Amino acid sequence: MGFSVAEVIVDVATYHVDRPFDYAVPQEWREIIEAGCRVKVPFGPRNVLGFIVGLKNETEVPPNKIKPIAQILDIEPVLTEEMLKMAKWLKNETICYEIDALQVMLPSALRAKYEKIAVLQVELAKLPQEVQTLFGKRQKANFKEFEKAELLPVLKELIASGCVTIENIVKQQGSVKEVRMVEITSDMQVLEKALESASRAAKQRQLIIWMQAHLGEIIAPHHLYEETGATATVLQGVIEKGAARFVQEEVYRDPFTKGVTRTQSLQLTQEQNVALQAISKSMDAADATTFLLRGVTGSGKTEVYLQAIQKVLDEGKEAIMLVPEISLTPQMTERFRSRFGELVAVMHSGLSVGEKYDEWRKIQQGKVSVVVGARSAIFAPFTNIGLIILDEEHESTYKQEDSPRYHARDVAIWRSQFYQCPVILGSATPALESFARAKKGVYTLLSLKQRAMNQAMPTVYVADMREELQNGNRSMFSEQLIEGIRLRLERREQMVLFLNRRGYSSFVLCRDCGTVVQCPNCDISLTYHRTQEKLKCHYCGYEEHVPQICPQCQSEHIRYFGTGTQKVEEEIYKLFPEARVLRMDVDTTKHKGAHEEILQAFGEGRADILLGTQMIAKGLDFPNITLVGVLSADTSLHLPDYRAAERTFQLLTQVSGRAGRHDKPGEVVIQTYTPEHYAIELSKMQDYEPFYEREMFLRRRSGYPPYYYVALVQVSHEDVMMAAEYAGRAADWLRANLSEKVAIIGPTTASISRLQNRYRYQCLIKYKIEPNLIPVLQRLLAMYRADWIKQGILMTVDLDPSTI
DNA sequence: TATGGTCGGACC
DNA sequence: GTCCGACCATAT
Repeated sequence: MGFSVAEVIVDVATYHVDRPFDYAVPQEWREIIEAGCRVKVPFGPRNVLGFIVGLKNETEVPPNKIKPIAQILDIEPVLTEEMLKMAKWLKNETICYEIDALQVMLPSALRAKYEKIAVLQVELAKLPQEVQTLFGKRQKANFKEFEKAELLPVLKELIASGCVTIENIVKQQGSVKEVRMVEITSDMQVLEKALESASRAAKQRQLIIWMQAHLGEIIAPHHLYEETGATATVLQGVIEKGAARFVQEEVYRDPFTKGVTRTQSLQLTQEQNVALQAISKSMDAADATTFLLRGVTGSGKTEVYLQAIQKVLDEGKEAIMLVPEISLTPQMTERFRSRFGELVAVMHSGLSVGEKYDEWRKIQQGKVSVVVGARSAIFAPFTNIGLIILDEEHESTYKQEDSPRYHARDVAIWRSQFYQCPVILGSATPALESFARAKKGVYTLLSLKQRAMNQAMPTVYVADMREELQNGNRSMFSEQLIEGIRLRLERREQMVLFLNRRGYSSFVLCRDCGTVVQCPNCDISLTYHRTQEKLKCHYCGYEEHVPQICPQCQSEHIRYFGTGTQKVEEEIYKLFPEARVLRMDVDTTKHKGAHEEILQAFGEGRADILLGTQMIAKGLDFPNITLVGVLSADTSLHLPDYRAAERTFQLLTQVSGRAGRHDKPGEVVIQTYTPEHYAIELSKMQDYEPFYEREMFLRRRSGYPPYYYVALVQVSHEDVMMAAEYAGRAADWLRANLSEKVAIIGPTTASISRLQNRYRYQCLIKYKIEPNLIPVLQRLLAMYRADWIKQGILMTVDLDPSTI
């Protein structure tokens, strides 16, 4: 039996090749090849990576056109049948190429890497001197070396004259880490013989005698030396006598730096128990229910997750636990590791390519049953999933911002239907869409209204910064916050100061003419980085030195402004020289493990104040925090996005929840210039539902989700007129091709109107039921690819965008 | 008529 | 994405 033809999706992300291509399976592979294996195939003039998505024995392709697979890269498939199905669904759901959908499910180590190699065809001596030096004694040299040495024109000539050819190599990045181990023979007779022949070698005899007590064991060499006092030479001698041999053993790189102490399940509260029972029941009935677990901060959602997962494990199934960005919450992983020990794999952006690959293999090989990870962990290669959890389900990090533009929540629900298992969406402040679905009965609502230890919710004060200014307080701290800090320092309690970074990082401003130094490529002011005395663009990476005089009016009165975390830190030290501050932002968390270090230091009480940006809003749980300060609640409120109020409310509630989680009561100070805004007023009450009602009313009135769905079409071009022109064409075309019930807003300039030297326009599509939407958008994209792209237009379509 | 540059389609 | 070959323009 076996199959003679394979359907392969090739690693070329283009519209024209976004379909399977048929390849002949070489005779010797017909029995072993499977769908989901990676292969190397000739495609046009070169080799590319591909994925087998189907196998068959017949093909429409004429025999003279069909080519054989060049190499099979996996004996065992890396993609399951489920994943192949899921890729097709993703392709349609998010309008992406199938190859992108397939690749996103794999760790980057298994994606292809290509290398261009220049191969020498003639005698080296005939070539120019600089090329001779470059090749040295080798026959091959990397294309990049020529690039570096600025020899590309020379290389081109050499290729033309046939002196050098170019080869494209498909490289596999995935490397299994192996160590050399010593395997002791399990044959006693061999050892006896070795002992005899080593009659004159005392050290060897000693080692062999030890080995007789350890038949068949595999041991690390260094371990063996320690144990027996033998040296490498002695071991070598023994190995030559056949008593042992070296073997290569696969090891996993261990991303965990330290061990953990195991913990037991905690006693559940009445509410937690009700929630757990509902989830258990759904698991037993094998129905794919989506639960929305709404629990106030500190209500013990995590314990419900842990016990639900325990049940999954007891039944021999697997669980996926998603968190917004796990490297930011080492406390969360600790908790999972201490409950489930070695059964947990961790997946997040802080791991190296190799570490991610190892964690992935642990999952694939069934070595673990739980994965805790960020967005992409939703594709964990389990095959018997019993439960999927999204913690803080409202977080926008669950939506991928580039192709495939998927939302982890949607993938979770798709997989839950595949495995007939429940999904838990957990949050103190659910996304409006989720809560609305729960109210409609699409999701099942579970509520935790009490904090687990029965602590009171923190008291929230709103400080009106306009008033502060009128009263002559020109600092960035309100009287109330200063007083709060003073009190905590006195009592030796800890606090968290939260700075909403967006649009609030330092910039350089000329005090004479008001010029703010901007990025030459983007419509964004440059951010001041003190440590390097540089100005940087956070969007395109451009950087320059801080100017001494204003580029506009040559004035010398140019200085940095705004409230970066560094600035806040300085101010704190001015007011409280004795305070110990830990700063947590992009600058201080660059190196690996920095988050953990900072949080550990804070947890051990080595600082009074933890000062940081968004990243400290989540998951932080220390008993001694009794004050949380939000330095400016306004920044996220005034973004041009229909979710601005929702985001602000969620953020404020989330941050407030960090205070008083244990026996000491907590206090929160929110500083704002618009205290009357409903998102701020209602976050003071710490109650989700009034906010929900208010926001829903507004969404309904303005026709936004959850009442309408939205899709976003973005058009960009180097020339502002071209961008506007084609955005207009797109809008007109959509109006002509979509039904009249669909509202098309725009084109308008995008919120960042210029990025990386391209002007950006966008159209927003608002619709309720529009069965033709995807085909119409696909036709628009086809039109763009056929024609507009040549004009230098770039266009993207995002269904259900997370920001607009 | 030779050479160079751009454009569109095929790639199994 | 990359390459090849068709096509047209320009130099010789």
